Amino acid sequence: MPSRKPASFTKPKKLPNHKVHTRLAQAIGERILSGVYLPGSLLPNEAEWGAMFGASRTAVREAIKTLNGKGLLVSRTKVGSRVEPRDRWNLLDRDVLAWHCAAMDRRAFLQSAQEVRKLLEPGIAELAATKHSPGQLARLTAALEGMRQAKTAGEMVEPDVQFHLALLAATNNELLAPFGIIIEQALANLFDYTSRHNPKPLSVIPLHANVAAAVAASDGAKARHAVMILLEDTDAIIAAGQQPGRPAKMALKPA
Amino acid sequence: MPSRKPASFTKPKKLPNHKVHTRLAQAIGERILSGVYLPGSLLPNEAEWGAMFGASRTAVREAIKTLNGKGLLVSRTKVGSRVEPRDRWNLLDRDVLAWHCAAMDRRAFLQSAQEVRKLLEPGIAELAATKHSPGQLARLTAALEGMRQAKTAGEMVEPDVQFHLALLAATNNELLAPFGIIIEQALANLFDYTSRHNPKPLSVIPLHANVAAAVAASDGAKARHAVMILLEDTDAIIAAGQQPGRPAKMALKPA
DNA sequence: AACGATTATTTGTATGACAATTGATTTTTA
DNA sequence: TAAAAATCAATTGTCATACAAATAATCGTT
Repeated sequence: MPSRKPASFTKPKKLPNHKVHTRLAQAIGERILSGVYLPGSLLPNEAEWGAMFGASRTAVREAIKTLNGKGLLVSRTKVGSRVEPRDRWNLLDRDVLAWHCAAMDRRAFLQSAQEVRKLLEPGIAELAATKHSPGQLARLTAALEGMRQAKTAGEMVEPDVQFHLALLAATNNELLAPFGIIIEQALANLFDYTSRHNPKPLSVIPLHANVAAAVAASDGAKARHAVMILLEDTDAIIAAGQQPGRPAKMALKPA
Repeated sequence: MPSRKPASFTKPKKLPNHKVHTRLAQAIGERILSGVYLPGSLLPNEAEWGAMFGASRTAVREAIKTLNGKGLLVSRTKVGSRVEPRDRWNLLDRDVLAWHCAAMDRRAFLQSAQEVRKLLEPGIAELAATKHSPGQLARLTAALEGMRQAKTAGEMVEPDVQFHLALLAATNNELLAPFGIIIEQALANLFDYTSRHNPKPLSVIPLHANVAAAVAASDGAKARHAVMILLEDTDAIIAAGQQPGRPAKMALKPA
């Protein structure tokens, strides 16, 4: 019997993901997203993963089933587990997107994400303005209030995310919900980006307030426009981070 | 030996429903999507599922890990597996969306899907027009040719889907890729809808051709406009199906 | 009533055995 | 020789069992 040695991969003792199969799924998923195993290639077989990480085949199989569920892999008898083509990956899965962010350039991600946001969010705001139910305004205004009370830029991220998710929910179109995590990741990454230079961007609060007001007034066109301004502001923040020489003090144009 | 068919033909490639854990995942997933187990509620424990389906606990666990990966469930020791809130479900996962479609009214799905398409596709067409690489036009024109050569409405679905996926790919923004399955499902359902009344809608071919031409010419505004017309046409088809009294012969406006 | 120890229940992990599938190889046969 | 059939081998798929770990529920003591 081969002496089992302790797992050599990162053990996040803090995070509650102490379960072996979860750590395995994470480790394998990161390898796939970072390109260690390219689409179309075969992964090591279950026994090999087990030996690599000092885990039983049972745990390995459960990890693989998880990744299976995320569209990263397909397993076939006798042949093994093969990495699926990228367009079958569930990129909008929380874990997959997180692994993806970790493996790709942050700026590139932010730019892709902004591109998607600019496609979607103006239309979302318009839908929200015309289709929201009365109760859904509360969440919007609560988020806005949360942003106002934030004392640091870090504290503002959470209510900011909530604001945009509330907008999404107010469309009453559940097919839109999956795009929420792009917003979450984009804002979280954006905070990482800006917080080094820009302690607390007060300018975004009135911009959000404009959106909320337009939605509350059920004015679709105005809501769309207000969101577009908001996104342009975000673009400016990203662009400012682009040149590290500059102090990144752009876009202080309170409404 | 019982008479075995030679089967020298292309064998019908039966897909995985013979694996126990896959069937289990499907069965449980359908129950969740159809509301048998509501978000927040507890599922039967692993032993009970096993008894219900005559499967081992191992297989049940693998099925649950699959659903876990799709965001439908979280499992905790001693408490069991709990259904996640809907906004954490990976609705853009192929399986989840399929289960969802099966459990919801088709018209409602089509309308939600069209709403999303109208948000995204005009912008996608514009991006495709401005950002495509030369090689990506080939896929677009190939799909268009496939539509032309289709002899029935059924044969047209596949190239139609390919056309829109090619557009998506031409944006060179991988965060948009997950959206593709909404197109797939929407067009497949739409075909089911229209094929009963409308044998072959020739009208859509020139509309698609307009889009392809605008993209090839790198004319973003024109591409956006052409797609909007295409989507309005689709809307009309759906609306026509809405009144079963009418013969559904709308929208025959060849360009 | 508060609090700590105990218990019971459920998921998590490990192990070993065997079945099923199928790519690769070898043998048979036309 | 070439095609078809039989065989082999590697890998995932399934099962049964045992035990570990976590924790909700219970009980007992103060």
